[in-house]
Amino acid sequence: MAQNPDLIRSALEPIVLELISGGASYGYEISRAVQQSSGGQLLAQEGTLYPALHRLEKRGLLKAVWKKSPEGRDRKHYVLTGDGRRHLEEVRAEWVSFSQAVNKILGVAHAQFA
Amino acid sequence: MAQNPDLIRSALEPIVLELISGGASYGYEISRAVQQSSGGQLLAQEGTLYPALHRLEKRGLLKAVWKKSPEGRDRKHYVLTGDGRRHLEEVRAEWVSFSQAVNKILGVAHAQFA
DNA sequence: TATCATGCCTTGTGTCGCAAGGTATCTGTC
DNA sequence: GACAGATACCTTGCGACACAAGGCATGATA
Repeated sequence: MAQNPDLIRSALEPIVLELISGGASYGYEISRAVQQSSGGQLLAQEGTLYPALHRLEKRGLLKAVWKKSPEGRDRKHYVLTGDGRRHLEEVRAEWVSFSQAVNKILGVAHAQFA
Repeated sequence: MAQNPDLIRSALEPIVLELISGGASYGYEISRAVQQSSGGQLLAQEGTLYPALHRLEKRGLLKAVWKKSPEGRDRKHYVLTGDGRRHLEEVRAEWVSFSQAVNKILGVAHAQFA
């Protein structure tokens, strides 16, 4: 798990927006989706994830709706707004160019399509 | 330039160690090396870089020596200690695996050697 | 009945990037 | 001689945020 707090910090926003855009919709599910989609390498702590969702909602990038699960539990479902969708593309591009720049300095492989 | 503070935060340590390991040795030079080696994409502000160097020195990963430049100005030259060299390999590996995990989630190209 | 998984949340602490400021020297140029 | 610009180091104050650690409530399972 991403024990170093500085790492997740740089990518949490695009990750969360991407996962919501891809179908994950409520906090608890998103937290597990982060782990699954990263092959168990990334962990979004609850104390990190929930405030992040609230920030994104406050900025108008997410919209939340309360629904009941089939078992009757309350869930807070999130969807991307139009701004959220646009913002996802921005931060994704930002992250890609950033990580390529870092890889260049570190002498790491170039990113290429397989 | 890396206007988003959360980005540089995740990679400053490996970057600085790598540049010093690669020959850059004093603060002012390192700050320019960050820009040059990243093709102008990354910027390490002085208020970011100098405290970072002090932290690394305090942790025993860097050792500093004052020297005079050919023009007579004082420069604080840094070199990696043994611990610093080992730590560089650790954080480099950490960053590579992290960035690959993020790219996986974002559906970005796999990292491959060109 | 108790425990676990689900599902939401908050507060306190510490770290750290950045803006903005400071000091000093050397090399020009006017 | 004066002044600007590059070089070279540094610090303080502010704000943002990850994480640990806690809390609360419900449904399923044993």
